[in-house]
Amino acid sequence: MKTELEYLNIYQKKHGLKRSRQRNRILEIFLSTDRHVSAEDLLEMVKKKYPDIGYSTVYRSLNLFHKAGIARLVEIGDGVARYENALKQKQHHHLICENCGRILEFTDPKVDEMIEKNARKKKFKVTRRRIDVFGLCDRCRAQK
Amino acid sequence: MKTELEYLNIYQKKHGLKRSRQRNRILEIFLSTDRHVSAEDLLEMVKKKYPDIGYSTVYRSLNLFHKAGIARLVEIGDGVARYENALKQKQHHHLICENCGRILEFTDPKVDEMIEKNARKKKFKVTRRRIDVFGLCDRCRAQK
DNA sequence: TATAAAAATGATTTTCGGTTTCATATTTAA
DNA sequence: TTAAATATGAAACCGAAAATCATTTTTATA
Ligand SMILES: [Mn+2]
Ligand SMILES: [Mn+2]
Ligand SMILES: [Zn+2]
Ligand SMILES: [Zn+2]
Repeated sequence: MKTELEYLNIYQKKHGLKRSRQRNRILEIFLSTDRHVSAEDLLEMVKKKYPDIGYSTVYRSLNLFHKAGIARLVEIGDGVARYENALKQKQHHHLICENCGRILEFTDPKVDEMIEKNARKKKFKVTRRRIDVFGLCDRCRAQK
Repeated sequence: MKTELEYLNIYQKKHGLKRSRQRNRILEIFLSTDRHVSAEDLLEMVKKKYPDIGYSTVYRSLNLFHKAGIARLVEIGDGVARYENALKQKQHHHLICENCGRILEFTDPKVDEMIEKNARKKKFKVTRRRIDVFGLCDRCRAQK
């Protein structure tokens, strides 16, 4: 099983991109969290260890990680692009608490399968699925 | 079965809002299409018949229709808020062609039910679901 | 190792929706 | 008819994404 860095190097070579110290450091920090991070979030984490890295580079690196298949885009509908490690966890879906913002996750191959079936009926070739469920998490339900 | 205008009037009365000529005209145009329209889209349609109505009013009216339950928000992930008639069609899900932007629709109570089940397992109270399936529509598949 | 072309960086600017503001017009209850 | 409240339309504002640009770094090759 290839590491994320290997994935990145392969992608870079394939597309005639050069390596960079900053990019590797940003990857290091990205891999150190299990959260769903925005460019802004990640910048803040990166700055703690590497204060000289700028926003643009973090922003561009995240996009690159995404294209390279290392980062998965998670949109929870607030207009902010967030990313999660795509290799550590396989594709799953999100339960988003509208009160506290907490994100729970679930996987259910049956759900995916049935969506696939509906798409097939319409002769639609699926490349990507997104299921977001909004509501109240257990904690927030308790305190209300 | 109540009409959309009746819904609107009830909502307005309940919230101490006044009626307005522009709002009714915007509703008229909104009801005349089966598309998923953004404020910009709807403005363009409105302007053809009522050139003096401005963007702000269309924008605010759509938000109001949404709050009144007449318009359903459809976000396909490009950062543009679109709306569809919520009364004519019940809640359904979208197949979004990444090539031509066409939107196909499907309903499947089983899918919803299973999502509900997954949420229940996590003690999560669902208020809203969004299922978006991205890929290639039949037309675009044919011509490739 | 030295060189030069190409890519990467970081600060800054631009873009692009959504949202708010504000002076004026319209609606509506009394 | 009046006055209070809401609605309107133009314009300003906002925040995140994306692009720009002068400078630095990488890397292939001589
Ligand atoms: Mn996740
Ligand atoms: Mn629809
Ligand atoms: Zn919560
Ligand atoms: Zn298509």
